[in-house]
Amino acid sequence: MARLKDIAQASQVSIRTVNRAIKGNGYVDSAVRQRVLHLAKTLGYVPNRTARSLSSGKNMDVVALLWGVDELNMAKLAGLEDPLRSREYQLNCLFGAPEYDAAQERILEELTKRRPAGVAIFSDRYHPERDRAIFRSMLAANIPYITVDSHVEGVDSVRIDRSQGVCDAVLHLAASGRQRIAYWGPQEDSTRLVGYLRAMRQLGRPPLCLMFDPESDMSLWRAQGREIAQMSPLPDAIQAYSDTTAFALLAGLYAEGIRVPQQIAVVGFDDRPMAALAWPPLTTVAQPCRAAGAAAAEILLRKIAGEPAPTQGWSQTLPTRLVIRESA
Amino acid sequence: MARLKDIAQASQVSIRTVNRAIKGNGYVDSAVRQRVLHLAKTLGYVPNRTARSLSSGKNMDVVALLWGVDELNMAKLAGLEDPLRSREYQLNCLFGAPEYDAAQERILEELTKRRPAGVAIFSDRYHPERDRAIFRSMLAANIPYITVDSHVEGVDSVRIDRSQGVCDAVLHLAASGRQRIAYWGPQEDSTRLVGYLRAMRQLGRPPLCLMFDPESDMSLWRAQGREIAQMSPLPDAIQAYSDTTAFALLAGLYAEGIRVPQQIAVVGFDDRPMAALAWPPLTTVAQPCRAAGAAAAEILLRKIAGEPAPTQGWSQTLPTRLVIRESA
DNA sequence: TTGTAAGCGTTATCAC
DNA sequence: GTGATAACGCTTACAA
Repeated sequence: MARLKDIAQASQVSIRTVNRAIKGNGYVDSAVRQRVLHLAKTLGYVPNRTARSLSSGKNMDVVALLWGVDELNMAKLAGLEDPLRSREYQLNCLFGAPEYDAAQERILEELTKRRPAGVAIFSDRYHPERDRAIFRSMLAANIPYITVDSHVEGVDSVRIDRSQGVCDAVLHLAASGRQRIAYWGPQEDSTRLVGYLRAMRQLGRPPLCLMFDPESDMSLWRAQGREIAQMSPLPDAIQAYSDTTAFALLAGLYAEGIRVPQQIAVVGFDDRPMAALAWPPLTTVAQPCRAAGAAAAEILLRKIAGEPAPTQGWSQTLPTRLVIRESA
Repeated sequence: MARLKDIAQASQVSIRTVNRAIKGNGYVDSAVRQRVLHLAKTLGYVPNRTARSLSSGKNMDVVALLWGVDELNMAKLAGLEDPLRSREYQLNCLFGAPEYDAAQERILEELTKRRPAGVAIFSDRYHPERDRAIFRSMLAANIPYITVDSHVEGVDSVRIDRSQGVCDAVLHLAASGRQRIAYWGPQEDSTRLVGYLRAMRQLGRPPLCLMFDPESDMSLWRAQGREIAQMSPLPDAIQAYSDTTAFALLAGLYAEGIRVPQQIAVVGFDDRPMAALAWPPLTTVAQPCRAAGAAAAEILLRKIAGEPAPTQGWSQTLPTRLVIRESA
């Protein structure tokens, strides 16, 4: 717990000189610098972050705003943390209460209390209005922010190119000889559907879209999987919305005795760890979670540093990766 | 950004009085208090955490030390955050690099830099030596700590009663009429095995333990699932080590044409979200993740407050919950 | 190249 | 009940 003062006394120079030597700011005689640095090390000097922040007026905390308790978010969070830490920032987490509709107020109150250098918002596509309200408040409060994977218009975000990912997967299905390739997802999310439609257009085939209610849950998904199994003619490939829904689909298909991939190929989306353990191992489109987190951190750091926005804006879009296993 | 000073000027009293009125510490004339509090509100006063920390000498940060990027850890993290936030603590995350063997040094360096009020360690049963080294350092540095779900001896931890969870599940299998109930897991982790053995003893039946190498991965698990499918006589129920391994087991069984639960019942462990989407939906033992996180936070807060350890020690053990679906 | 001294916004010790 | 005033450990004009 040695302080600058202690080193100053021990090395017979002023605090200011010790500070310069340690921060590497101004001019310091090299002999003096040596001595000071050596003493700092032997005395075990560790700068006091709190004092630094108070004095410099800079808070070195970045808040990550999270709703979903999800392994993908966890990977993004880990990706975010690394660049922040290496620039001396701390990442602190704030979990929104999903059941609490007025989360916006509580979150904003918490953010004004913390006065972070920046905020990374882990978006949740099921609550665009809430997200928009939070972005507005960030802008109003002039807090640098970045969102991870938000598709709300006009918001700075690290996006994942879901359209391209699905397009690639569908083209892979076609290349494997699949003829009747269907898309199965919720109606309101369009990014993946767009990729599917693009691929089908490219292939010169008519799209076959099977949609479900966004409010539906796993038991309904499975039931719909059974319905799909009874379609005639049967699709011979299905691009599912996510690994989760793909699992439900597989279950529904098995319940009807359909064999995957012999009768129907199935492709998921996300590449959750469990995807490799499905039966058959699920071919899926992998999200670059860690990379997305890291990219978000880099952008946020530049916004914090006050850099002007690039001409194309702060947002970035990252590519996905098709992971071919056995289901397609 | 109003400061104590601003309120003092506006309300014609000293800073000290404003401070007393706001913190509710000493005696303040109630009329004065009213006036001060009102002004604080209208001026939008928000206490400066940094200044508070520097002056009081108390850092209000708690570090969560994480290795695994896992949804269970994420849920535990969320559980941890809530009680901390409501007591004005901030939760900041530090991810250990799994590939970096000397993580211990880097982590310790980072912790001395941050000087947190306490540390919550998210254990990783695959690296007991590393964990032990970190615990030792926490003790040496006198940083209050709690581990979430560590089974290292002599370490304060919020534990999850895996033995009891597995025991319950096995008794459920027996109650459902299963005769030849096997346990399938890695050799080195004993907590679940202990529960299985206890249940079998209680049932007066000979145990049937199928073990695998802890270093084995999913493809080997699936292969072993196929071997199990060829056993004669076939077990009619298997308690798997985890949901993950249970998925691989299901895949292996299917590959050999075994029907679940008709021929073999399968029980998992963890109740990951995907468990409900397995085919058939996986009966499993649910870990109380959020509760474990919350309990860890409460213990940590008491250690930070300097409370003496309870006679039974700080560690707590939380019960699991059997989630019955269709696989058993 | 080095030193002095005034902050940063709180808390906390005394006197009054 | 209240008010000066000195910390807390660092940064940063401004001098020297």
